[in-house]
Amino acid sequence: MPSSNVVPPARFSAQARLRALQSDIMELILDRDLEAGDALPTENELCTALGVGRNTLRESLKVLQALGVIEIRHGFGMFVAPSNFEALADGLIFRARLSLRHHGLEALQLVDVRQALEAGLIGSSMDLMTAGQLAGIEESVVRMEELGAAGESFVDADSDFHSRLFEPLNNELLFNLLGVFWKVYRKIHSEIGAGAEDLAAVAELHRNVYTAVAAGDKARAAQELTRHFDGIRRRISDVVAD
Amino acid sequence: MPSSNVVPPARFSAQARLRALQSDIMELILDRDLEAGDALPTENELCTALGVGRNTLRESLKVLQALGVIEIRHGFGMFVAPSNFEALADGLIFRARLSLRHHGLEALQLVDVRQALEAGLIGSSMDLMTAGQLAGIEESVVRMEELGAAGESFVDADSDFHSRLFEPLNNELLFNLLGVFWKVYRKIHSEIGAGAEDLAAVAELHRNVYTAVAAGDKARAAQELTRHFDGIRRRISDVVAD
DNA sequence: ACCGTAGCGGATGTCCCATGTCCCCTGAGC
DNA sequence: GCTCAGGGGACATGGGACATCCGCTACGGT
Repeated sequence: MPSSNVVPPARFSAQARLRALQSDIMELILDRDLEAGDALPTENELCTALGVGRNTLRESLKVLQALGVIEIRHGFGMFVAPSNFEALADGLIFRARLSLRHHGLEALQLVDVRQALEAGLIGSSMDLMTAGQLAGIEESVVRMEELGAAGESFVDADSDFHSRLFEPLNNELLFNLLGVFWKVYRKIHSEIGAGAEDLAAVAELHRNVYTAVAAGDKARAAQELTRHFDGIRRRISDVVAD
Repeated sequence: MPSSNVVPPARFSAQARLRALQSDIMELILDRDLEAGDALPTENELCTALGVGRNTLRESLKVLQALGVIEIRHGFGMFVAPSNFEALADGLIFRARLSLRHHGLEALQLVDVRQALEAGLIGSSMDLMTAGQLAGIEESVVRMEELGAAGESFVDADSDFHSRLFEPLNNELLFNLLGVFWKVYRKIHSEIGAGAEDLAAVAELHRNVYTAVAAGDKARAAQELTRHFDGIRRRISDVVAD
């Protein structure tokens, strides 16, 4: 064990040291050829292996957990984690809420990015879409229309609709990213109060998207999606204006 | 210390408690109307305010730092941070490298997402672009061509080119995201060894994008960008095939 | 009077130790 | 053969001690 003698390799900024420690841990995972699901060494082993104290190590470990790199199971051990963007969502939610209290900039930028992603990818997704997946999308639309007619909110159906739209791409990273945006949107949506929105109109916007997709008209699908986001953007602007 | 009786609010999973603590801290920031740059209470104050030990608190604090929510300055204090996606980049780099060792799936998905973002937003960016910004883009292309002709790698110029392409949108979130993707790409690019790439061909692809942008032809700009990404995708596939 | 610097106070960084809590695994009992 | 209580290992939490760093201030030289 390379006990770093007396001096921890020169004092860089503490921040740099922490980042270096995280990198070391990740490097160690890569070196040992661990795959998702494999167990990491115990905390104590890592302490001695990396030459740092347990608390210092744990701080890095928690960061890696938040980043979705590792999974920590109390009382059992630590493992290489499957993709997980939960914490990223929390960070973005925080930023969006913070911005809503001031100028609402970040919240609007978030919508821009989500719009670019959805409008930009709908074409490729349509290329790969099966009849079954198309039917699933319509089902979501129907559910939104039914709930809307009953005066009930349909956040879940809305969420389903958007996931199904991009299911054919089979791109987990994209799913995670869109999931994050959705989560953020849902949170700020509940924060800004959604009372004033017209459920039937929202359902109709989604119906329009579905129609374009079913017809195989990529340009119109992208355009309808864009319009859908214009509505969201307007609502955020209204709230910030207060 | 207001020891909350004997038992902390029922024992949920430790994970949930940590997340709750993070939320509490963020809630506290929002409640006190702190803006980016404002100072947070000291660690000890937070310990008593939230009723947890310093170690536990610090673990949450480090996570928030990694998420770019707060900035910690050794010996001075903690502050609400401006947007910062550094750590996210590290997490993604790790995932991409991990995937390259197996099937390369995540790396390819990353390229897909980046492609959707760039191709999807180029149109809007062109709407807002000024003559000066357009000139800046051409300058990047020229630099790439010069360096390429001299046989030198031009990662920086390439990076400049892409940032300038979307500068008109003035969307910090997008910048951060693209910055993350770029950083990941750069890392895996250096990992997979870039020796075999044809510098002149890459420069030409960028020149084509510029020409389309300068001509105001949105469809062709998006198409040229897509082709540019096809090249990247192919190179990753080649590496994984080994 | 001005300016540079050494020292001070406070805050974070690192570490150790003790104890609580949880989980998987094993083996005894049915 | 199956079930469940117990053991052991591993993580969670909290407290304390000491090191390190930063910005500010007050001292002393010019």
